[in-house]
Amino acid sequence: MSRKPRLRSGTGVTMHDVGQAAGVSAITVSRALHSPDRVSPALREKILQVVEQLGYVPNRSARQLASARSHTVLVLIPSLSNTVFIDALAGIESVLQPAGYQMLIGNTHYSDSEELALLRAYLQHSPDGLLVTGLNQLPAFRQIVAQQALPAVYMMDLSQDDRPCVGFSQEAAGASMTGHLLARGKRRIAFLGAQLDERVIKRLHGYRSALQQAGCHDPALEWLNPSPSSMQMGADMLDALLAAHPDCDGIFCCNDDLAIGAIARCQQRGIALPEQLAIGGFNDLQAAAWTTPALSSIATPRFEIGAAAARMLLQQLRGETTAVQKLDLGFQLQVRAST
Amino acid sequence: MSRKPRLRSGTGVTMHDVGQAAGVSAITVSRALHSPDRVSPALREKILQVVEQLGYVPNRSARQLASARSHTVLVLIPSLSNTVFIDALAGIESVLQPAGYQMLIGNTHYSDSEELALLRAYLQHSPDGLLVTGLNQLPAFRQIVAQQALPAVYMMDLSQDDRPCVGFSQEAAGASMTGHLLARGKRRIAFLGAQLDERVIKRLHGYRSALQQAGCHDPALEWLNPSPSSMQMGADMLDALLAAHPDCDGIFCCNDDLAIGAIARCQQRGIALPEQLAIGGFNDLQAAAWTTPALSSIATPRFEIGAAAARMLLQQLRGETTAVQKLDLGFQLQVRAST
DNA sequence: TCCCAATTTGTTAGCGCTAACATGAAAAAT
DNA sequence: ATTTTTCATGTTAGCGCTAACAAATTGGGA
Repeated sequence: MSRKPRLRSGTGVTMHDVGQAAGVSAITVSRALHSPDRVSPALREKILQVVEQLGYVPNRSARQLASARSHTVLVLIPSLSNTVFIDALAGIESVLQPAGYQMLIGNTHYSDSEELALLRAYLQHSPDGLLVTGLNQLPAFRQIVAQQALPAVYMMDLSQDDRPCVGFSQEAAGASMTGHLLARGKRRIAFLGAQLDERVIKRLHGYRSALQQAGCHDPALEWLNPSPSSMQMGADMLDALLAAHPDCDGIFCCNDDLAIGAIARCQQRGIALPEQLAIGGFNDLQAAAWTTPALSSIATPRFEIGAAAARMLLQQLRGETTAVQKLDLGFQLQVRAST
Repeated sequence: MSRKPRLRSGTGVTMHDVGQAAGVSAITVSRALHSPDRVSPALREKILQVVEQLGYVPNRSARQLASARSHTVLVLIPSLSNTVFIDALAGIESVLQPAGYQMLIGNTHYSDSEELALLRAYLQHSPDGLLVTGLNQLPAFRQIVAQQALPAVYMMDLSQDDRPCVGFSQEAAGASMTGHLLARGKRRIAFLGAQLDERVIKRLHGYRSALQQAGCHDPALEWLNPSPSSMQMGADMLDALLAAHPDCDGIFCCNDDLAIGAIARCQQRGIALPEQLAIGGFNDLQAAAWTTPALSSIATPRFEIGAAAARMLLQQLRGETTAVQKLDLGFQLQVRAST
């Protein structure tokens, strides 16, 4: 039988080789590496030495195939270009990496159907768990998650049903900024929204209820644009808004990008902030503190949301918890010169 | 032998099951999915139908284990919070995803040793290729790459040696912005640098050589801080610089974050831009166009660098190319009101 | 007509690892 | 001293897939 040798990736050193060199069987090497307390200390020491010496690199595919556990978590976020999700990603990484889990990142581009397609595609990696942004997945998505009994944690918002989640109330946050503008004596407060994902819509609802409660809600002041947000769009929307409603005295921008563009345009147009017009943003990006005047915003615990969601998922994976967990990490109103 | 059934991930449908249902062997299913032209059209059609019907999901681990190809690329970037690398990542994704490759993202936190550790750790996934930021890896890193014959493409800069790369000359870009400030009549031009990674140092070199050529280089105007850059740092460094050198009439900030902070502080202090002080940034982030005054910067093709590097790597993987390739995608000076 | 090549499908074995069961040795309990 | 329990290690088989080889089928061309 003179078969051609197969291609080998990595160093080509296998667990069996390590075992032979250490005078034990492969399974003992496996145990020394992954469940150290099931091997005597002396032997473990020796095995680790041989591992080092031979430059052994475990083969994750083989491990995964044999154990039916991938030590992999699928993370679905709507965008890579939005700092908000990158911050959450960093939080997730800070928890999963030390725990020996690999994260697979799927960029849904804010699309339900792409989200579903990504889930399907990444199922090939048989992820042990799932971290998703938002709660509004397609029915087919939910069905797959349920059918495969895939442990999942939902990020950035709070669920009304039995899904575990980590986030804060987008509506309450929207109401909070609106309430702040009201407290500053503003009464003709507009809402500038872009992208119109579920979070923006919820902030809009918070804005609405706060204004309705104060008796000064005017639907004509809600300006919504489904395109991705940008500073340019903020500037453009400001111009359009003021052209239609010169009496507008306050603006709640659904995110800081819009707000920064709007502030810059006010600066160019010589509009006095906050006297003539107060502007509030959302997310409290780094740049919010460095506009002229500095931008009031809602600070959101993105990193911590990611980290907490990852921790919650790991608990589920380890079977440490039975109860469905929901974690409200809140938000904070950052008042600066723009209001 | 009544063994307990093993845990199964995924749907539990295997290639064998699909084969049975379609009346063929497993290998034919494999071929129908991965090398369609080796199966007759009619049969392929039937197999794909059964795949759909049974909800078959291929098991990537098994594929990888059997074929010694992982269809996975390791991407190492210094930071997740810097838009520059996220943009490159998006470019990489846009190429790898359609090609059926999975990207594993490693965040080196700007650390050589972490970079090495990540490479070692991710070797467990036996990646088919490697995309790395910069050229200054540790010797041990290079040794592993060489020893494993791991195809690699280096991003963001141009190599002097035989390593394939996609980027632009950081030095030339640094010289370009400095030359622009000189052309504006500035002579006391400072350099504000943070993080001090290899790219910042090269921009500094470009700055130096441009000033030396013009005969107005003053080492006392080079302000370097190894901490991560931020807008706050830009503001602080501006204050310190002007306190020490009130005659300074131009500043080249190694990135836009510093520049935005510096501009905001000038605004606060009533310093006239660009007459009294001209400020230039680097990378041309979105926010650069929206400061007051708008920030001049060096626009860099980050997305395209990532995409081109990924394409180059795929060529290597397919063995389509023998020659080492180097791709200079250049940069562009964006002149705005701040200079 | 037969033969050879090209094409299509199947058989066998094994990738590297770990679950489950088995065994042997040491420690604890009787 | 004997039995029971615990602990440490080994044996066997198989996870799901694909490389290599083998066989069967088809289509020309001499």
